[in-house]
Amino acid sequence: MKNIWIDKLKEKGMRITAQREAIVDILSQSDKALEPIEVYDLTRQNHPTLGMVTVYRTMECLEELGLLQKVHQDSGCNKYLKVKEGHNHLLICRGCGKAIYFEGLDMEMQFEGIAQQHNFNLEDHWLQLNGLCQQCQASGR
Amino acid sequence: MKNIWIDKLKEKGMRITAQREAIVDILSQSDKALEPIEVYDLTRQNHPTLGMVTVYRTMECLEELGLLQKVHQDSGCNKYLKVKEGHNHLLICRGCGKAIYFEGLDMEMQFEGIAQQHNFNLEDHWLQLNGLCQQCQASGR
DNA sequence: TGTATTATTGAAAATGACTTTCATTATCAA
DNA sequence: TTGATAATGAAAGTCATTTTCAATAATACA
Ligand SMILES: [Mn+2]
Ligand SMILES: [Mn+2]
Ligand SMILES: [Zn+2]
Ligand SMILES: [Zn+2]
Repeated sequence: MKNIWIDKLKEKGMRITAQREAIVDILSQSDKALEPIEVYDLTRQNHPTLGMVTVYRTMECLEELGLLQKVHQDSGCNKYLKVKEGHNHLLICRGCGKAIYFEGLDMEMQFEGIAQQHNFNLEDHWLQLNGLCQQCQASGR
Repeated sequence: MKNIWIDKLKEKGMRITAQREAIVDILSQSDKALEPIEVYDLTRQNHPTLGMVTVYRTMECLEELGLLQKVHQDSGCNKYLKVKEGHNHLLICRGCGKAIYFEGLDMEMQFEGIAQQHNFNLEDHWLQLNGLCQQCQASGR
């Protein structure tokens, strides 16, 4: 996973720095949606001199490369999660941000019908299930 | 519509001021998701002395009263739309923010199944169709 | 109706997330 | 190894939103 990300950065002509590697380590392995400040804190455990600016810049790059996507929750809209191949929908924990992609619901045709009824040109859709994961239930939120 | 909102404010013991009435006028009549600055500009056409702070405070109240809800889009997550009675899903224009609530898709059971597979306690879900309304298509975005 | 109480208002200052600037440093192709 | 230049991070800047606070206005009630 990490190597794929690093390769994509190289393909785009970007240099591989220790900072970028450390940030990629965190984000490519996390199954939780993370805010920049969380990435900063986690990365600094192994790389204490890292600057917040570099986190912002690197995450922006990763999003542009299609490796990260923004995730919206009531608790905030500045969380980022690794992208999964193909079209997927999201099940996400409001407690800890743990995210699970799922597929298999076949509603795309119905969505198109609704859009047409209202003369909309449908571009995409967003389906997200919000709840509490097992651990967060156990820890009583 | 406006009167219902005003009554709800009164019920909560809030005073009815000219500013609040003007803001309620705009928001209760709009079928577009609006940002605070847009509400400010629209309201100031009839109430030029209004302050931005009052817009923020009033919109926060209206959200807490369940009259307004936040709408998330790529273009920003600070837009607010009047709530529609019952459970609804949203079709929204990325150009102008025009929003249409729809219902009739019956997927709640499937959602519950997916959550259970992953030991999640499902709390709610967001389904939003994103596209361009007829006018925005015509004006070529 | 007048008056007291107190919620509301808006200017101004504060906050905080994010961006920009820029001198220094590190990567990597040659 | 070296030179071109991309990347870094401290510091300053932006901008949306929040907080503070003195003045004002809405409501309850005498
Ligand atoms: Mn889908
Ligand atoms: Mn639903
Ligand atoms: Zn959780
Ligand atoms: Zn539109």
